[in-house]
Amino acid sequence: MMKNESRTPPESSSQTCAHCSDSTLDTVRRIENAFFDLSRPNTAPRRMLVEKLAELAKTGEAFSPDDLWQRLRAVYGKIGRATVYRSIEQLVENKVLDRVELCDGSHRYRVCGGSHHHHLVCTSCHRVEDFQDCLSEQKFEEIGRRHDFSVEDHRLTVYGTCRRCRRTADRR
Amino acid sequence: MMKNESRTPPESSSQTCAHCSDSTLDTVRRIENAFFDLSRPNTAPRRMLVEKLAELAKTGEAFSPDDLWQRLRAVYGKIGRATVYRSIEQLVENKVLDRVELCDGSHRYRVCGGSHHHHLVCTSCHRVEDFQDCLSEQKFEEIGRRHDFSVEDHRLTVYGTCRRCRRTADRR
DNA sequence: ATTGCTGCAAAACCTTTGCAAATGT
DNA sequence: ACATTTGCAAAGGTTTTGCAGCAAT
Repeated sequence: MMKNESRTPPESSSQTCAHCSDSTLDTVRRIENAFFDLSRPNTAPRRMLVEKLAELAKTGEAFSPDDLWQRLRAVYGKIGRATVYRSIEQLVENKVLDRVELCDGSHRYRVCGGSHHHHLVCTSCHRVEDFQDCLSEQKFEEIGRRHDFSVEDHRLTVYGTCRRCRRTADRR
Repeated sequence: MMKNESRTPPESSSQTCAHCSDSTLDTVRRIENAFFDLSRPNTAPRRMLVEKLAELAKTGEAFSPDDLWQRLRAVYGKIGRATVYRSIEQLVENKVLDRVELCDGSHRYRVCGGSHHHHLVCTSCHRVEDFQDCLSEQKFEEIGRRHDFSVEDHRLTVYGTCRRCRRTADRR
């Protein structure tokens, strides 16, 4: 796939808007940039995706590819499932989306902020929250040195039950 | 599925053997116990699985369900794919196997030692090694408290390139 | 005009399930 | 005899792919 070499910052299609927080505008911007970095065309499906993902970013919801496809077609009508899969893949590569592993091994996706973070996942409702805690950079280097690996990345996921699900469970 | 209530330690089918290390015998024992805990029958497929998994444990190799199926049928002939899937599932539940997530989101399985550990995964050849480092128990509790989650489990995976793959890459 | 995204449908993939037969206790 | 596992084949669900047509630049 050809990368976009002669890049110009894309115009955000979103107007500055009293109803949108700055962080939503940032998210919109980040997604648009990610698409633009891949290639220029600002197509209808991409606009739908930007809008819907900005919404999902606001609530922090995690979704499956099919979830996203269903939501998009419910609101905007015709869009191919393959387009959704292809876009998700691209956005994961461009670090706009995180792939989150549930404890049963299945995956959800989630719009992520830019900074280093990990996931706290509810084993019951699959709610996902971010946290920052982690081992130190030096610790990872030490682990790599010990095993003669050059460390590139790491993932830390904590599984538990969120407050709401605990309450639901107690009620029984 | 009915658990085995009136349990008697199963007889290990392995003789004490000059060629097998104690740790291999332990592994055999652990797998046999896991199967026995599920139900009594000591069937041919289970024996094949015990033997092959003990072998895989020795080399620390990670495998997909299909890998394991192919290896088993190559050596022992007829065995159903479904049996392999069902056994893997049971052994994961009984903590004899770990499910390891590769960086592309696919999974491999691996015979694991009993104690707390995490995985270092080579992004190129998918070799998996164990390490012990982790955040403290208190840290996890603190994360839970902060988000009002009751923490049940966690997974830490480090991705990198192993020595052999680095050398292969350098040679080009 | 060119590039490359999109939608569709088919294919590929992986995993689970139902059931009759085989097996272990 | 009984309970359980097994193998097979079919079904199920998800993801990928090929390609003609279309949209954006």
